[in-house]
Amino acid sequence: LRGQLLIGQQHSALEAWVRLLRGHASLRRSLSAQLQEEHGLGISEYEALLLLARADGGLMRRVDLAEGLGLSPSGVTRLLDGLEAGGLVEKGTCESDLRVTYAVLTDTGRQRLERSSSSHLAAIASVFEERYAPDELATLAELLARLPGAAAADADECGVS
Amino acid sequence: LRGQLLIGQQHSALEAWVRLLRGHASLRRSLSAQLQEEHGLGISEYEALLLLARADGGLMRRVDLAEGLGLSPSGVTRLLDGLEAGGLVEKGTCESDLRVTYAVLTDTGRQRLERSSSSHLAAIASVFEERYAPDELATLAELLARLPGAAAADADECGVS
DNA sequence: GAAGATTGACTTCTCAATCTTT
DNA sequence: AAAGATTGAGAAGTCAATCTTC
Repeated sequence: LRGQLLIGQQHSALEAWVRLLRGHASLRRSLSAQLQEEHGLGISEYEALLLLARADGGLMRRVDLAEGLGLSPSGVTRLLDGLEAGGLVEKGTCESDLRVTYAVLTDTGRQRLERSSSSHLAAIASVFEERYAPDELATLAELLARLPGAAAADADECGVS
Repeated sequence: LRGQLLIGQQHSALEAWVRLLRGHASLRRSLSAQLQEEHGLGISEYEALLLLARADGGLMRRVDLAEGLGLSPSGVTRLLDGLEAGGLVEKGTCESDLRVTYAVLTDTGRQRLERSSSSHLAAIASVFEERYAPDELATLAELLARLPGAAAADADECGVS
């Protein structure tokens, strides 16, 4: 069976995929535990605060946040439920289109992001810099950017409209 | 804030991490949907069947399966609950150590794996070969192997004991 | 006591369906 | 009808606690 399953080109694609799966799970678990313990935030919560802080005016439409985070619309609703309960994000309405609800970063949310960032970014940097030389890290980042969905986070040209 | 958060080395590590997160989520969603629709299996179910098929005698201790899959012990129990209910895996006991329960691949399970493999592996190969030249794919696989937990899946030297 | 396995309670997400507004 | 947002139901996994066997 081993011979049947691992043939030619499919082998390295499967290998890459399995390693992506395992690496993601392992990294997410440890980074999540640390972020949760030290700052009471989940990975997606941190990423959401980060996107909002980078966004013009500290606010985004929920649908754009979903795209940026790689979550479904309902996933964003539930994520923001928690952040709103914690006072880190508020709802905002759009005057020109009543269907739209904005997620607005509060001052508390911005402070929480800033307080969390140094240790969280250090943890991320530590994991990667322990394992990769600077040029290897750049190569990895470039290769990962070609995966579906991976480039969306960089698309800063998406305005608030 | 943008300037404060994206400085120096932390930038590329964060970039790689976010792309890993998004790429994983996107890939997992699409591959999972296809595998589920065509063969009624989840990603982890497929991986478990694959590990069992590769293992000597088609059986593994649950704790080794957890290690190989990158899941917690309870995650493996719940995963195998489903596979046992479907008749793809059976429980086996270890005579020399009654604490141990084996997961044993059934004939049905092996057939299901073989039937699923061609289309699933083709889907994986398609995703990666669309985006990477062969040498790039090899580079990506090598780099991903350095992530924590990512190399465990290759450790075939872990015997059944 | 430690190792292997399981269970209960929970988190985080998804999909399908729904509601409102355009 | 399509877009944005939300809700109910459920999938998949975690951790902490427990049970049995070593």
